[in-house]
Amino acid sequence: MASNSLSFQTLQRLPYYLDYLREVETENVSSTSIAAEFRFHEVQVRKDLASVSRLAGQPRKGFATQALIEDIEDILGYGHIDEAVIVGVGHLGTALANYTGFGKYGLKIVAGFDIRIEHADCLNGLPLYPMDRLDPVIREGGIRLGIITVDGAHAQSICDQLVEAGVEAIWNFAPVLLQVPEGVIVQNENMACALAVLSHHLRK
Amino acid sequence: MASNSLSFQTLQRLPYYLDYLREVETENVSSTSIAAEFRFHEVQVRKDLASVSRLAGQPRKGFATQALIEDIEDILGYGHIDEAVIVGVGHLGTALANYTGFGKYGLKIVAGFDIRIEHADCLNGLPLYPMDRLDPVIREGGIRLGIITVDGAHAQSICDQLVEAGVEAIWNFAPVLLQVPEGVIVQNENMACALAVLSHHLRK
DNA sequence: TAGATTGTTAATCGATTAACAATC
DNA sequence: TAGATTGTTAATCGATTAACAATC
Repeated sequence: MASNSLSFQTLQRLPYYLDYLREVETENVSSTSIAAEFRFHEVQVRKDLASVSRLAGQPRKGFATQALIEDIEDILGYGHIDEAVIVGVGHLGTALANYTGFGKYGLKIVAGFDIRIEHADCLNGLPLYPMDRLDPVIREGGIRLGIITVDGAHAQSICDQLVEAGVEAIWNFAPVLLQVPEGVIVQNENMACALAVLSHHLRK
Repeated sequence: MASNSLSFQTLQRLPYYLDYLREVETENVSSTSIAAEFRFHEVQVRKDLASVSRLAGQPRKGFATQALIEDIEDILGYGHIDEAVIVGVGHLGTALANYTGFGKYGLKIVAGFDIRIEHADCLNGLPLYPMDRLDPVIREGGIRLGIITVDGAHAQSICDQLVEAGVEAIWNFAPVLLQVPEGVIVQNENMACALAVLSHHLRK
């Protein structure tokens, strides 16, 4: 019934549901079967689906698979391309820039920046620019998503420049917590945080 | 006062606290100042510190900086090296294997595996092996942490092999939810989940 | 002493789970 | 009809925040 606000948690489960729905060959699919697949609680799945599906589920039948796929794709913005810039073209930045799989998530990296770049260049088809081109490239392209793969010491300054140029969402791989103004969202991908959980488990 | 069970959330904030504490030059540090630095709620910081610090904080002074650093390093297992293997040496796997920064988190990647490797080889000092060496290398080395960077279709099977060989913690970069037995922990690093949150924000 | 800071107990909040009625 | 499945309302749970007493 497609409410207008989705919980953070629900959003992160949607890509898993989508993968499963695409594999399923049947016309309908039940929340029960999805829950069984992922070992989720079936009410949790039902609530998730209720909040994204435009069509209500039908007793005894479940949800129309194809309609559900389209509803989730819509919410996740697949099919509609979001253009992004990446700042910091070291090991990780290069790996991300070279990764060809983002297309299916509706993400296209259109430019890379790095303090070590002095003249416009190209890396496997990705245009690379020196830092002073950051603002005009973002403004002129109407880019709304920035990926930060510089080291921690420079991340906040890069973040400020991205926001100043008009970026509204930041995917941050630097190990710092960025301060951003209201309306800008940051998704942190901090290896140290992930490792904290794993290491602590091993230490017990 | 160092309780024995830390919340998942608290654990993930510890690396940030640690960075800040290492920068601070004063003998003592207050939860108030840490909260201000990260714009956290000060009671949250105080509770986090209470659950990791062996020494109680002192009114008007705060916590002993050095003691707190050591307590957090202990809990995160820095200083004690965890050896890990990485399975899947494509773009991402190579980037992780080449990343030199894990040492400071107490992580050392000691071997790489890939179905495309037919004979023992070496990549920037990292020994690479064919898949049939996975079990003996893990068993003989007593390796407890496995990193999965293969594609989604193979991840569960690799996961099963890692667990069978004795791995107790898995860092999963494949876009699937792995099923593991009790006692084994999985930390998911799913690009699609992260992007779900960012894309949805842009779509509003 | 006054005031900064700690630690604790209770209230709030968001997400998950339980219980159950509605429907095809 | 019986039973699988949906959707909703209430209870639980974990984490955060508020309120406040204790201490140097």
